[in-house]
Amino acid sequence: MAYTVGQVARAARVTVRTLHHYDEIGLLSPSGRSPAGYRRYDDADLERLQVIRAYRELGFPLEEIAEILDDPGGDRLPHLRRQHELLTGRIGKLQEMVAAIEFAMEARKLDIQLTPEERFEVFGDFDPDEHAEEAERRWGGTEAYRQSAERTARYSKEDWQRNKAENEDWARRIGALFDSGAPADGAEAMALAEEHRQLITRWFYDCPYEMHTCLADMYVADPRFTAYFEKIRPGLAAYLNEAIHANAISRA
Amino acid sequence: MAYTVGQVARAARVTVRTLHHYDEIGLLSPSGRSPAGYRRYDDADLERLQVIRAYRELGFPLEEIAEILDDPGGDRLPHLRRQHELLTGRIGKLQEMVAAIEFAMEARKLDIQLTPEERFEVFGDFDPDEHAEEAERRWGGTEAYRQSAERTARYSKEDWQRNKAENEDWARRIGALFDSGAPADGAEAMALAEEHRQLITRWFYDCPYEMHTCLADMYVADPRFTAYFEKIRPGLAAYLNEAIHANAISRA
DNA sequence: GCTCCCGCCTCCCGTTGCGTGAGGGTCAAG
DNA sequence: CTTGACCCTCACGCAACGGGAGGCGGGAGC
Repeated sequence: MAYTVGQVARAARVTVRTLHHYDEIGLLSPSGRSPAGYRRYDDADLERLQVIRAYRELGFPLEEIAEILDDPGGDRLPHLRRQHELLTGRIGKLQEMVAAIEFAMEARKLDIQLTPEERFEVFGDFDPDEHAEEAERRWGGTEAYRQSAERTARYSKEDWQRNKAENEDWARRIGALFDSGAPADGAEAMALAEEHRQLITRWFYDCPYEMHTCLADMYVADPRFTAYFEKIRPGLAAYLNEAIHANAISRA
Repeated sequence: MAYTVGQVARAARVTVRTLHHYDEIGLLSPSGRSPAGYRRYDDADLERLQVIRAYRELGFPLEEIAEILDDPGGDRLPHLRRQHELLTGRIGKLQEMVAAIEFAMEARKLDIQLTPEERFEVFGDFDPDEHAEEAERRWGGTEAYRQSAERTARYSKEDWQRNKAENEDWARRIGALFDSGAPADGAEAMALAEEHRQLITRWFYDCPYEMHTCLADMYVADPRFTAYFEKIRPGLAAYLNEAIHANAISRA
């Protein structure tokens, strides 16, 4: 089974030039040549190329791939295993970026100003464990997000302004209630919690009670959200959290 | 709020050189300079950089990013939405690669020779819909795989040889049974099906009956696996499939 | 006021992983 | 025996920075 460059290139979905290049740098030299000097690749070459492409796809530099390939005693299994690990790692990272983007959109909803460092924390090297969990907790999926995106896509500038106005009105009223000393698990606070839930449902996505309590916990757990509510009234984040939980329990 | 290159570089986790480069090509020119010629970035610059980095992380060339950024009427939301889409797309693609690698390992287990095109179909542009489903069906998760990987990692060359020998012995016997004309839902065929299941459990991963039937379906649905069994005896793939199902039902 | 060191500036060359010809041989088909 | 699709070897080009040289700026400690 011998193949020409063109055949190999088509099969592996690379250009002929790429194969020439791999030959030049000695990463993948065909096992032989035809009398006329044509490169002839055999099955072993193909297998090697497959591994090379996989590592490349994962972003490895060619030199490093050469080391990996030429170093050990040749079995393919370790490569597959390693690639599997790298891939799942990558997927995890991308999922965190998704979570971060969803967070950014959520923040935009509340009109939070992100600090310079916060803007970029998405793309840095964070503690993987910590963030993996967080991404899970944050939404546990992306259904709500999709709905929100779909709906807000059609919003006009006026819609946004009305939304903001409603939001500010609600903020004013819960601020006043907070000042009045009314208990967080009282009827009035619960009514405002419910109103908050309906605001979200009307403007963004269906927000059942469990999701609402989940959001409430995020408001106290995540300093960025906390700051938003604390700016309205110091202590309001916890107050709202309690009101939302009380409201959710009473409706259950 | 004005920042120096160094501050911006640290926040965005890029090098100063990168910022210089973006300035050179006009992708991100700081909004001003200090009297001494120092670059001064403001918040709007930071925001722009954030979007740039996000697109870069997604593999866009700088020129294209410049077009995207300078083209429309400036809102950030469309970018977030677009990035979200791209990310989920990427994740899907990576998950397919994971599935393909798991397939390759499975194939190795059976000692299947992949054809040249098959080797590379992982990395091409396949029909997304078709494959997304397939990845779902294939394992519906990766738990079994992890177990398998963990176990096989410690196998020696002799282990592999013994495994192969057991497998060939089993293949010989089911081939003989097939020749004898014994029914696929008969006791003997079911016994061999059960033996197959235990072989997998012993060598690779726990294989309960539902998973076994799932594998059986894969053996007839996926031409690559089918070919493996058809090479033992034409018609054996379907025969084994039936035997496995019969065995699973009888044990339920 | 002076010094010291860090951070900033502007060239400018180097690297990776190919893309893209130019100029010319090869091979199977008609 | 020509035509078109493939193949070969140079050889230059390009994106996206990396990294260093050589030289100013600036604030903090003496």
